[in-house]
Amino acid sequence: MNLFTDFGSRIKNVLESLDIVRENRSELDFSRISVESPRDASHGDVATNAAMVLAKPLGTNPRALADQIVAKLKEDPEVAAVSVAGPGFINVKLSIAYWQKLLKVIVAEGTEYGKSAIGTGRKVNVEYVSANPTGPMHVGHCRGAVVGDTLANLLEFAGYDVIKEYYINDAGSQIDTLARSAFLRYREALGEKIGEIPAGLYPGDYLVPVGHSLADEFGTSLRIMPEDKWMPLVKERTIAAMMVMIREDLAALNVHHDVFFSERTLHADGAARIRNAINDLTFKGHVYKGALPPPKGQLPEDWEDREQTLFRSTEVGDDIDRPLIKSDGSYTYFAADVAYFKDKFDRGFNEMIYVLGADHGGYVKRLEAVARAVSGGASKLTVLLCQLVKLYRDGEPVKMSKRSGDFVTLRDVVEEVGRDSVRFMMIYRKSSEPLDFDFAKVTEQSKDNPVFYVQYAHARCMSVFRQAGEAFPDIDFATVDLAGAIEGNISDSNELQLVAKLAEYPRVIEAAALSHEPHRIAFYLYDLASAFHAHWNKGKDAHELRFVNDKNGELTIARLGLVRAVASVLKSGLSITGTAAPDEMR
RNA sequence: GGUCCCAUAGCUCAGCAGGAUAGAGCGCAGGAUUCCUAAUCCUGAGGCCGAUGGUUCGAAUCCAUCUGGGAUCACCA
Repeated sequence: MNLFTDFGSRIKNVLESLDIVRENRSELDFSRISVESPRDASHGDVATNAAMVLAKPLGTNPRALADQIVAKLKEDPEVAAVSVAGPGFINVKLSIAYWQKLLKVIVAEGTEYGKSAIGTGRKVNVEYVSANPTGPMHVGHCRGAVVGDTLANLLEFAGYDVIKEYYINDAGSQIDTLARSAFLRYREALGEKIGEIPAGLYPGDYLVPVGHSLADEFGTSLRIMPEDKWMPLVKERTIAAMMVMIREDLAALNVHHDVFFSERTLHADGAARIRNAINDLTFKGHVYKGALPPPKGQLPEDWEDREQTLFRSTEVGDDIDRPLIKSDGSYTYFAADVAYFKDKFDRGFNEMIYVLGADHGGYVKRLEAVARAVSGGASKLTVLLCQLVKLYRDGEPVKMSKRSGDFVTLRDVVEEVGRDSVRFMMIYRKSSEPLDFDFAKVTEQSKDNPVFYVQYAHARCMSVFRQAGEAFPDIDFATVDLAGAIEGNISDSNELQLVAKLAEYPRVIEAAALSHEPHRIAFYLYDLASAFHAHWNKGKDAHELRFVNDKNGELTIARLGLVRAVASVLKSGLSITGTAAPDEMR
């Protein structure tokens, strides 16, 4: 049940019943009508701009039209009061009975409350993380992983059919480098002294166990093979080992993908699928042979004019045409991307979302160009760029260098800070905004740490249930009909304010899903937690507002219905963010 | 030089498909616990929403230009 869509349709019904609207119905655009909660609660519970939006096309003035709408709205038994304010806002005050009905629904729906149907029938592919399988995940991957995972959860909650996907970049030259690095560790495992790892190879210790398992499997046989013989064998094992490690890293963050898509499968059988994709583009007239103009501004030292096979992406919105086949005849990374997109398109997704780091900003236009050319506009591609995360320790920036192997791994961060804190902090900011992540602040279990604030609110809800159980040993609050007691008992304005906050949840879900902004969930949860803590504290002064009233079991049951509603929305939202809703925090 | 992101309180940031008197946390000043967990709450001070134009009943929000900060540019993956 969604308060705003409910009243949206009531208001539309009222409009349709007005003569002036019926006579001009075809010229009116109802989509610009908004139904929302007024910024200032004293204005009422629901406000609409309908009169202002429609007055002009109807050739009347907003106040006059508003008066007509108000007269009709007053007939609604669930409307307590209606007024016109300012330039023509219509403010509606809901009856207490309406709030009680809404609260009953929320209690009954539990963690199902807030689910939406806006995504019904839409298949969405969310691709995120997609780190190269050349080592453990480092902290830089964190944000994209959490944002992507949360967005996918959110879309699923909003009714979309969602696939979480990971694109394994296991085909490029960095994989050859990885295999050579592993081969060195293999020789080391056989007892050879390898000394310092040569520049250009991956120095990390995480390849040591791979060397050992290669030695266990192959003995000394690889050592006497030429590189082109051992390379595929070593590559295969090493990638597999890296992916095991990466999956463990992701699991530590509570991130789980449905599909791991290997780039190598595109290159298999003489790159059949890449050729197929290029043929498809060629057939549609997007491919030609030619040379690119040199880049504007500073000319690279080694610039050479070469003929390549190019994608005419400028015709579909890109700034420059993009190479598909290099001058030596091999395929570019981008060519594989085209084939990968085509694969997704053929799998029937209506929308593909790519969650990428800000350093891929330059890649966005060409991906969009691919989507237009391959799908002919039938499929939507959205790129969500996450700005960089700056790490701090006690206010000092943490320096990292991937080359020297001196970087903070994702696992380190999760172990030091905790999964929930990492996840929540990573979305507690718009993703288009850079993010400062300070270990000291995030570890602190109090101020500056919104996740504890929200989780504490949930734990406090559970605590109220425990307290109520002690006050009323005869009542089983886990099974009693909480919703049934609400009517007639929940009517205090402080309580109704809390219900109003709960009423926003479905709207927040829809807005966040449509705009691909998972951070809104985190901010909403913080707000809700704040409203709950505030109400809880009022019980200190005003004992009659306490949830547990040991002289009135029925009232207590009703108020526990409110607490249950708050708890289940908190739990629902926290589960979208992938964090726990603890029953107690001691 | 091109492209993308950003600019809101002293600091870090929200601002809900353009709406009414622009919000929160931190910090600062004060206060609340015999009482459901003080990991909490309440009160106060603090603003030319980077600048200039435009769109309209109405702009922090949309468009253009400018200024300032960040990212990126290549047959690399």
